[in-house]
Amino acid sequence: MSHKKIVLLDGSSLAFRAFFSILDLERFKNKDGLHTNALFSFNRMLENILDQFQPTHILVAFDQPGPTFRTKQFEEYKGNRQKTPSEFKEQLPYFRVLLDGYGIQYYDMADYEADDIIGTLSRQADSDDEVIVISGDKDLTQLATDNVTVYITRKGVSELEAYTPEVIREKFDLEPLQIIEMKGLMGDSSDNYPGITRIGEKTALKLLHQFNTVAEMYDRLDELKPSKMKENIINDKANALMSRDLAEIITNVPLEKNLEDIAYKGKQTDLLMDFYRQMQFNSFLTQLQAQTGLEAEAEEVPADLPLYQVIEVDQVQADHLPDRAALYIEMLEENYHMGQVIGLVWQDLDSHEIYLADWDQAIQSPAFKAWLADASNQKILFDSKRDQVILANAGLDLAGIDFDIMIANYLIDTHLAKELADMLTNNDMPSLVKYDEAVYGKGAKQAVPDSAELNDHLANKVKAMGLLVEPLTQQLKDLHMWDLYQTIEMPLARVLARMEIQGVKVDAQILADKNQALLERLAQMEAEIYDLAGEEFNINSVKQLGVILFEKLELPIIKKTKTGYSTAADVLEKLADKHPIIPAILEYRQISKLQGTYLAGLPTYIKEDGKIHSRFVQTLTQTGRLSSADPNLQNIPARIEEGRRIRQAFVPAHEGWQLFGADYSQIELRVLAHIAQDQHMIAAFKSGEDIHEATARRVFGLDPDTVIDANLRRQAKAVNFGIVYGISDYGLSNNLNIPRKHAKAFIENYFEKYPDIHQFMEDIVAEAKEKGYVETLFKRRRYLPDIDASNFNIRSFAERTAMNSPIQGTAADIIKIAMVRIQDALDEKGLQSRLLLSVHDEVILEGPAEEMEVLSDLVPDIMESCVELDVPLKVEYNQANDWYELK
DNA sequence: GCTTTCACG
DNA sequence: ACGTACGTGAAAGCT
Repeated sequence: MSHKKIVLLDGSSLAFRAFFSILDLERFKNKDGLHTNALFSFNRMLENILDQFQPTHILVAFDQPGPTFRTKQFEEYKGNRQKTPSEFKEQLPYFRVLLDGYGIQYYDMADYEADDIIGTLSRQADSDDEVIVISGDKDLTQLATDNVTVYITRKGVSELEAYTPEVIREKFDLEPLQIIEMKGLMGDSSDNYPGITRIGEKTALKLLHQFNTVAEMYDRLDELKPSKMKENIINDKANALMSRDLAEIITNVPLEKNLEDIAYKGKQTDLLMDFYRQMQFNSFLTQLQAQTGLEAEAEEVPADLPLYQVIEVDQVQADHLPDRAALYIEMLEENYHMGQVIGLVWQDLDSHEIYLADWDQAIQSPAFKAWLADASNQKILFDSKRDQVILANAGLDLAGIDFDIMIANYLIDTHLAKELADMLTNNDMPSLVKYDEAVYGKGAKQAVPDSAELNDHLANKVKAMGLLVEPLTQQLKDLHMWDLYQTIEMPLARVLARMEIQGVKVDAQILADKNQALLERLAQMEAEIYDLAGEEFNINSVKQLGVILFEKLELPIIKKTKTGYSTAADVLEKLADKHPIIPAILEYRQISKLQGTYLAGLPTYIKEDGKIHSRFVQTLTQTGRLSSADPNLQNIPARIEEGRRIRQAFVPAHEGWQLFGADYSQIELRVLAHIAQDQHMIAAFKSGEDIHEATARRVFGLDPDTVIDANLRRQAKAVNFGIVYGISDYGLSNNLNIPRKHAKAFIENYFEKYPDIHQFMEDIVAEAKEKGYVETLFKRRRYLPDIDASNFNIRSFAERTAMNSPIQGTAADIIKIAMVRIQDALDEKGLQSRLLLSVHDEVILEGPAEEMEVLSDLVPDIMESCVELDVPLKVEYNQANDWYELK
């Protein structure tokens, strides 16, 4: 027999370590709600191990549940183990599926633990075989010999520490087998067996250096001088001998497997791909696909798929263009305002002919242009907003948008992955599309493949799109979201496309001037801070700043982050009077943020038309809000005057035009009052009084005509906010800077005065637990799989989310409806005015000054009346020459 | 790529 | 005992 390389893994120990090495239970979950963190980490570990050791033989040993010979010997053995988290337990069966995919044998055995299986196999190896034992449990180091190296995981599971006999000699001055004796003396708290009273590692080592083994120690007890320790040794003799036996790994278990049985077969690609798909391990799947090519994929495609015919066209002509098509435009850049089209493809959904066309040629083709713009030609699109923008930038109109795969997929479940490859898997369809990353690569290595591979990939995409329309439609209908999809999100996509294409005019000179001024101020402040610190350092480096503040200047440490000292603003504010450097840093941070993010950041997005074209991302947030990116125009400074002046740079597109802004007042609290049907809050809104003052009166039991001072109002406002966020005493105490008990009393009192709100909060959490999701007034769903988590923090977070999402989400529904109505009204009245921005509870338009009066009548009215609630919706509005002057 | 900080509603 | 207010995106430093 030739030289073998045998890897023996302690599966039970490693799986458990894997679970704790990635504790992001929110993210590591597949579409069935199964947690996957331990499987993911274990998979990564396997990859590393196979790569590092290149085994010829490999086995993963598991503990079997139930009693072992050790528990028979000592009933309490491992008796103190806390309950295994359910999030871990549910993953256990899948380790075997994973190992099947890897072609790795696994084994467990009644009465014995994984260590014993490993111990036995390690002794069956020939002396010229190399045996590698891997575990998270240091007890296994007793197995080390000249040809057995024991590796123990470190730092979660990312590093392996090698224990050879030499290492053990160096570390402890012990032979590997004496590890057993050491355990006998010390016991093991995690396995719950006792050692000798008051003997720890130090004393145990000393005794073993003198006596070698536990048995010998008791034989030669007279060599020990009388002492408390000696008494303990004598009293605990039974424990020591028993524990020594418990710690000893059995090396002659009657196994039904031998070394020949555990030869490594290599990955079973199909099985492993299926497993990755089921677990949604996209990166591993991509890797595997890249390693193995497409062949494995092709076999899986069942025969009942349509018969596709792929046609490459040089000149797009009318007979290439069907009545019903799935159309896809490929671009690698995420920011489609700036990107380069690399492919164009469509499928005739009746004949299943797939057309691949040259983009530059197609956009010149009159037939293609006419077809795109003709609403009677139905188009299935992947991301209709993106397509509209790309086509508009090429001067083409897009009409006849029949279906948007991305929006449908997002509404069905906001967590779902956004690639076609995933969508096929989620809908139990053949995986005929690769991941983009497998085709294009990522980061610096991203590139367009040769045209054969590109065309193949694109053709597969429109095949997938054709297959997905029906199941997605059906699910939207089943989940009662067809209305939301059809009457809110789809029309909104068109509105947003127009806003993005329109863009907002920005005066680059204003930004440049302010930038210059702030750069000069920053330089001055920098010098001042160096002076106060007594040395120069990088103020932007949290690490360096931490050293200056908390080590050199010895300021009190209020909060730590997982990497060091926290220097966040709320921490620094508490230190403000301790040292003059603190206010200086706070100011520096503020100015530096304005300068870096806005004054330096924004101009890079101004296009040749003098405008910024942000992207409003419609399929991202968990609540239904929009987000804004490249750049984010939803976080332009507003709260602090100096920052707010940056808005002066945002101006109307034309001379003689103005901006028009309209925002909902207290929309989230109004939504809450309506959903919770709280009569007190509804009455307050109906009366038109200031809601925070009304809250203060009610909560503090004051007369209706009492004047509420600013501080009282501020507290009531904070509580109102807290209610909307899914309140906790901890959060409120932090926000108001008051003791937690105080905050708790506050909340209890609030709930007493607003019992319907309290009832709603309890009901919505109960509903989330029962159904697994919450929904908005318009049936938008958010699944909350963590609502039953065993971890307090994770569960609490899900509970607060259950309270907040229907509120935030309904408010988002309402403004979306309003936007669609506003756009319709503008079109209908033939106004030149147009929507530019939407910032959660406000919209901004621009138009000729003459139209401002029309807008003042039209826009607030639409916003207030587009949805009928049991509380009035109130809108404030304004017109001005720049965004700063607006409201 | 991850972490921290900070801008917005 | 646990230790977070809800929802986002961008910049900068660090590894």
